Amino acid sequence: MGQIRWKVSDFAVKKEPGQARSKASVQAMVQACARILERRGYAGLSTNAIAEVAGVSIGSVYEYFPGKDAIVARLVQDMVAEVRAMLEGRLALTDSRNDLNSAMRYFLGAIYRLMRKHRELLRVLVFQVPYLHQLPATRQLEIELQQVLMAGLDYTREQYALSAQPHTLYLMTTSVAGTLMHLVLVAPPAMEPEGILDALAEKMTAWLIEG
Amino acid sequence: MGQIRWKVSDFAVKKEPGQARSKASVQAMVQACARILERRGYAGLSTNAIAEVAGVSIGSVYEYFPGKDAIVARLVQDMVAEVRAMLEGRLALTDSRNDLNSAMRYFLGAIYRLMRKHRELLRVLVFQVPYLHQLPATRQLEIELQQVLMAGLDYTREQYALSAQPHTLYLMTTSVAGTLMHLVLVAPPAMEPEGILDALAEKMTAWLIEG
DNA sequence: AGTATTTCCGAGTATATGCTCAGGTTACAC
DNA sequence: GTGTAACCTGAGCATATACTCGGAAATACT
Repeated sequence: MGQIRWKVSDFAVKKEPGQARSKASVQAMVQACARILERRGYAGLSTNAIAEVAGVSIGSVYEYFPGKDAIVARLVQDMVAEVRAMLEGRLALTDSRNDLNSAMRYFLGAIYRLMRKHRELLRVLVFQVPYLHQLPATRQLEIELQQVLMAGLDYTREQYALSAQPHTLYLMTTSVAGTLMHLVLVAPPAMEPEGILDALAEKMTAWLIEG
Repeated sequence: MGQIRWKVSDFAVKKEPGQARSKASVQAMVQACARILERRGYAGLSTNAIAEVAGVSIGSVYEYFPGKDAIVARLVQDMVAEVRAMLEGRLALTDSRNDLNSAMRYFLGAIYRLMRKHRELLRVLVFQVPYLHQLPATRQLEIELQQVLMAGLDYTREQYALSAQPHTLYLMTTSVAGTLMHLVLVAPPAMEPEGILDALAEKMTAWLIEG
């Protein structure tokens, strides 16, 4: 019988590394985890494989993690941190007061490129990792993305007569997420993504302004 | 090492049942597969578990399927058939010439209710089964949904001055899929789906008519 | 009824993966 | 240098799952 539900302790770290070499070991394990997920999928991920790819012994793996799921959780945490850093960097040098549509297109492009960069890893995480939605890092990311969008709205509300209906914000996030997911993970490469992103930004902007 | 890629033969049937009792056995296995996926997830699915829940012996399982993935493939095939049947039934008694928005809302509601009915099973299939997108039944469903939408458009094109941009059809399918997926599989139960579906239908109709 | 065919059974084997533990190695403080 | 703590090692045991195979039981055919 396989596992049914997951406890918080499954995703915790066993011991925090102190010395430099042990930090390197932990980092190597996380990177090995990412490589294995990309190349062999979640079914191909095992603690033994992680140890082998990371170049450490199996004993060291269990020194710092209670199991493979904790390593995956750590990997997701690092990826979320990358997204957060990118988002904050972009926010700093964007003035959406000038042109709402351009700002929207700008962020769609940035998120799209980041997703493309981790294409295969993202595919495995989304479509194969059973507990992805229950990971603290994942839930935190969703909250922060909403906050960024809300903040952007408040920022521009002075300039535009924003009259979005109550459900518009929800429709926007799910539509954008659904389109980006399909574009990055499902759609054939034949389709030209830039044009689609143009059209998406345009329609989202229209929803905001016209309600 | 886990499995990396899947061959077509992994999803094929080994032997077609002839007698009535063997048909019942195969059916029991597929239903057992669905129940285990709902209750224990993909990680909890094993051939031994399927045999036990179905009330047949492990030998019988391998008499008709090369492995558990073939049973999952068969299950997906049956579910796609259910969607197809529902869709055709609705299409027969809908006259979208009268009111495009009502027709849109009608179909959104129908698809939403069908997804809700198989909520947990759908969640496991989408977020845990690694090869779902490569299943013939899945690919076929995507094609047919596009065809239904296109047919509906042709049907109503005479009445309305449809001027959808080239990318609108793509944005529509991904937006609708993304919103329904989130609504059914992720959104908290507190959320009122009917109002969201109203808003979604309205916006999709507007995209069609106004481009 | 007798025979052939289909269907079913389940103990048993092979293999993969999780995880431990006793002991070796490296880094650091004094 | 010496002692202590941190870090690392990997053979090996426990467990779970995939899958086989010889034969029994049910069904169909004539």
